[in-house]
Amino acid sequence: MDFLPRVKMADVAREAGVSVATVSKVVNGRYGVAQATVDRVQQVIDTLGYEASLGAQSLRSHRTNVLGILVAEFEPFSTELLKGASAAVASTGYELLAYSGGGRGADVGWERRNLSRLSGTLIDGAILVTPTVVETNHGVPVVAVDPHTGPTGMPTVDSDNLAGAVLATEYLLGLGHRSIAFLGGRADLESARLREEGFRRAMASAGVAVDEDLVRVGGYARDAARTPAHEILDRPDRPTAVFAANDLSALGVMDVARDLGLDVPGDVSVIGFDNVPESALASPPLTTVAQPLQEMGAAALRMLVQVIDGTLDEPHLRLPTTLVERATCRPL
Amino acid sequence: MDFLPRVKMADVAREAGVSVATVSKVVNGRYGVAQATVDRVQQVIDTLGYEASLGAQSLRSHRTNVLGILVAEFEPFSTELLKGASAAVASTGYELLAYSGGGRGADVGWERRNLSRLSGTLIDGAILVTPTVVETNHGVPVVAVDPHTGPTGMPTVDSDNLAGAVLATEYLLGLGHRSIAFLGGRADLESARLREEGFRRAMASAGVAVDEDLVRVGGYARDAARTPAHEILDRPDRPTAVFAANDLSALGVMDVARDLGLDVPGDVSVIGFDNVPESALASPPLTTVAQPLQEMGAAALRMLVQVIDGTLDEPHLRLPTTLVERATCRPL
DNA sequence: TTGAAAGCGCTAACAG
DNA sequence: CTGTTAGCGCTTTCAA
Repeated sequence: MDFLPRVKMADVAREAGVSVATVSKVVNGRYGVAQATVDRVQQVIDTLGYEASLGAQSLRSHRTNVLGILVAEFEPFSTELLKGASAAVASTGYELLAYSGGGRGADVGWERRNLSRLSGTLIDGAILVTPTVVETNHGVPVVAVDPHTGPTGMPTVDSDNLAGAVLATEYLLGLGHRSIAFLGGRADLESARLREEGFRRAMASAGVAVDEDLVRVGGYARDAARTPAHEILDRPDRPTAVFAANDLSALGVMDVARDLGLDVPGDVSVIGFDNVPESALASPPLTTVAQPLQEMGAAALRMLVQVIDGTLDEPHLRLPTTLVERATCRPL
Repeated sequence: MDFLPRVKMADVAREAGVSVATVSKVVNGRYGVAQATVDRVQQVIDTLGYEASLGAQSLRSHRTNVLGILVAEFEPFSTELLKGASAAVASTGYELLAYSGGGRGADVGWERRNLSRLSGTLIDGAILVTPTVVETNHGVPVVAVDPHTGPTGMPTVDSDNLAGAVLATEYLLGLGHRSIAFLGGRADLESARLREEGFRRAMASAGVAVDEDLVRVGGYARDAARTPAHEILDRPDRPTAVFAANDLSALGVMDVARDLGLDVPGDVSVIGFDNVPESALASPPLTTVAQPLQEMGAAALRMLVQVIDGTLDEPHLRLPTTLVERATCRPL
């Protein structure tokens, strides 16, 4: 199976009987080309179906009209942001390029690697989704969404993790729960830290002591949550509720509960965080704290355009979180 | 706000006291470089944080180890495929680049345009999501997912639209519905055609006549579905059920029903097609026919790798559809 | 109004 | 083992 070679500018030039320089001017709408020539070249472009190579074009011009959104992986969280960014890009005249480093996003610093590969050429700016390392100067306009280390010098958008965690905890408390486990994310993540802090604050406000044995680390991943979930649920003095610091680990908790023959919410209530679409698909549907993910993606895109235009005024945007009641929590 | 210039190969070369050619060899692991030199160059690369420019690299080498997935827009359907492709790419050593032409994907032939921009350079192959035009030779290895014109010369993956539509219709029939409206997609789309055919076949098998006045075109978009939905629902002899040819238009039907003060499923049952996550988030949650979207994305990616390796045996993959009962249909 | 020529950052012969 | 050289496809002075 072999392929037709790509139509390149030289092909158009030859066919139209002009130089590549002239074709380039026509393609880019530069002045100083006779109308007759423009028409003829355009005609050839259309029949041949020529389209400039993004690689070559950007290598030379350093302006591509393409915005990048760099993710570790395309999973529910990042794809929600992508939907929002995609909706917002429509009115800007930019195109969107989403890049994931082959699922090897686990390593710290993946965002710097991918950014280096694309910036300077290819993209005019980038949205970094949950970057692990914060460097203020990446050599290209950048805005970070939900950075692992919290807002810093670079423009960021995130949601109110602290208030959301308080919301979730107070909800459980209001339902009559007192023995509540907290399954956190990684300690080095700002969002994880804030969610745990919110949990502790709400508990303290209610005068309920936190059982440190019921505070575990789940790592934000469905599978990684299994072991700590087991430790929490497989014991005589099992808690009546679990607050998992993100939806994926909440789903992991539900997996373990099922394995243990425990009913959710009959035997144990579970609440998550994020409100990724998958949480609604779980059975029973997961009660959770929603981050407005699509809005966050759209906001990040708008901010990026402002950074590029040099018109960004407010470098940190924090969106509110809300409680979404579904079916995994019950009153005691 | 100004930015540090990108670190380029020449910087590494200067710092390490070698030529760029040597750096290139080190970066690409070519033989014929003294171990001491390799170490020294690598050291400089690490401290400077050098990463090859994808644009420049691919322009020259015509091999990038990057696979493209081209979509009209990042919406629920394409992002589900993206999740599947992302999961499948992890084991291949490739990286994934998703490209959307700035939301202007509405125009016919967007996929050719975007493909031309990326192929030849940048990507080694591409997955085309719901391409509008089918050309067998795109100048680069390609596999199409759910092409608008049905399987052709190029490798494709789709789902069994016909059987799925039969499933949905029989389900409604089994619930006792006889007056069933069909809100189709665009007539020029293969999937839309097959879904309508499935509807008609199932109706015929059951000996129920299709009321042609209740067969409308919804265009697969939530907003576009409103007008035809109105025409279907706002009439004295309103049907008892609506089969919308995709979830988004089913959601549009539900919007209109709500506006009309109609209860779903009390006054009218609704069933969709696709099972995008959004369907579960609707209230009430939408009963629909599921396409295994993530599997389709994963399968497309595996097929693409096979096309590149020249080991593709079966060029058309059709995955099964299944009924997902939720809360928008009730027995009569 | 047009084209020749230089060069973006990189790789791939080929010499040395 | 290392460096020189010649482009990849395009844009951009600058002359003609």
